[in-house]
Amino acid sequence: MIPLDAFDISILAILQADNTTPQRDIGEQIGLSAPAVQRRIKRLRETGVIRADISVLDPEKLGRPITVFAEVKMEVEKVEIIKQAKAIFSSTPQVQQCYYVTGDVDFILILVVYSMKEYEELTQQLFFGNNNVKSFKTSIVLDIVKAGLSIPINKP
Amino acid sequence: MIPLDAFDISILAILQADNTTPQRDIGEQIGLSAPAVQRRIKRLRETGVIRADISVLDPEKLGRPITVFAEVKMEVEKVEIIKQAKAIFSSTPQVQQCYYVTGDVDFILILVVYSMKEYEELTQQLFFGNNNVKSFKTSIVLDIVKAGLSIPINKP
DNA sequence: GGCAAATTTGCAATTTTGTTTCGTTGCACT
DNA sequence: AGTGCAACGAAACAAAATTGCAAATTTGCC
Repeated sequence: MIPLDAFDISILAILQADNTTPQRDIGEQIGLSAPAVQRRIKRLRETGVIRADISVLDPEKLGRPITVFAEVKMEVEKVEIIKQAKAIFSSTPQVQQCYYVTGDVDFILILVVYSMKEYEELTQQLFFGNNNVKSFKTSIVLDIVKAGLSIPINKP
Repeated sequence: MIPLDAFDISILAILQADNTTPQRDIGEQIGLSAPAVQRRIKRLRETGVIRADISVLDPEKLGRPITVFAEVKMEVEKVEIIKQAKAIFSSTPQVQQCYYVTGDVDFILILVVYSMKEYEELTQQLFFGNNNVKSFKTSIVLDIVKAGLSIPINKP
């Protein structure tokens, strides 16, 4: 477990909202010098607390892709089967998100495709083409009301 | 609709994987000068194609928050009711993602909480406390197999 | 096809930002 | 008190982003 003090928490809160914020500005906001901030950010990256730095794109502006939500049930819940499924889902670019969950389904996926044809091919490849998949159910996303990866940072 | 040429597409692909990539490197990769890249990025931001630039944090390293998946069904699908629900979900920090979908449920949510107590309070506030919510079902996420916001960029 | 207007580019100079160095301070442990 | 460690800030430095400008490319229109 990496120890995080109040400064780290503040830095993380700022960066997960906008990682183009200059280190000087961050320093000013939290009361630290730019180098101190820089060293902390470096450590946060090295230790994996900051996992990635990315631009978030607007799907609407990129050819209006279709977001699809899928629930998947596996035939058997053998470790090896699950592991294999995870690997397949992870490596598929159209799979934007994949969660392994409790309850009556095993996986929850968020898919992004550009056409129904691509959607069909994808379901064929991921679900029908996989004997370990017992059943699946999909829903079309009508509206992405909110989509982020922000983690609430003020623990109660 | 904002016209995007091959250069823009390449730039977006790079930035959505790593937005700390120096503009000079981007230019080298795609065959453009740094200023040209910079001007394009600026325009992409201004036009909203790039919606945000963020650091992605590792939940595991931040006090092991619990990710919860929730399906919500509304009493009636009146526009006003839906609109209101969207507003509530959007403004709740623990709601990391919210999708309005077709099918037998109306909303799909991904929640992030730090304790079962917080989870209980949240369901009370969001679901039990809202008369327009007919029913809801939640699952605990055992493993975040893949979580990103990347949009596949090579259109078929 | 050819021409003019508008865009977009690359280069060079400037500014801003990020990084390294170095000396100092606070603190736990002997 | 003395030592070692960790983190800090100020200043110097390196790297990257941004701007101004002239040349080149593209676009729209005869």
